[in-house]
Amino acid sequence: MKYWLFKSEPDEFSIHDLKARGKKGESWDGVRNYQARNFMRDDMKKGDIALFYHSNCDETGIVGVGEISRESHPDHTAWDPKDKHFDPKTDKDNPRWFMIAMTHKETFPRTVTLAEVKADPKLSEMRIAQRGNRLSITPVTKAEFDHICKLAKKKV
DNA sequence: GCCAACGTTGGC
DNA sequence: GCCAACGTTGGC
Repeated sequence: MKYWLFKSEPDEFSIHDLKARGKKGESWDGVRNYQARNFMRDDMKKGDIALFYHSNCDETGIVGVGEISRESHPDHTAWDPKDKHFDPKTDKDNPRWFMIAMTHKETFPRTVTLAEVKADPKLSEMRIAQRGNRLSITPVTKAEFDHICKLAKKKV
């Protein structure tokens, strides 16, 4: 089992929205970055764990945990001319973009902020702690995952 | 709202 | 294949 971190802008889709989806979960469509796609298509398995990160908001940081509930399959929004993420260069015989689905597992009692992640030697290797990183899906180690869960439950 | 960093595009 | 220009991300 692997661990991942997914960024999402809470104005678009938050951990609370994920929880509201219940067992149906949410399709992670619209990813149009090759590195992020490769992680989903090649490395992600059902049952993998996802840290949920809120970006572009008042309190940026890790807010909870999800689980990969469906392995990668073609992202149909790439073929929909009306969709925001339409890609005219991909065709149905040779899908270019893929998505997974995730379900909600847990909302942390508090946010583990980006500032904390950057300041913690155990977490400072994480991609999100590095300057200029824009990748929306990144791998996380078990040690990092465990440490973040511990921090999330610690009173500050 | 600003702007640094990054990925992608396209001219050559 | 190089690289400048452009668009986007995302912290601050």
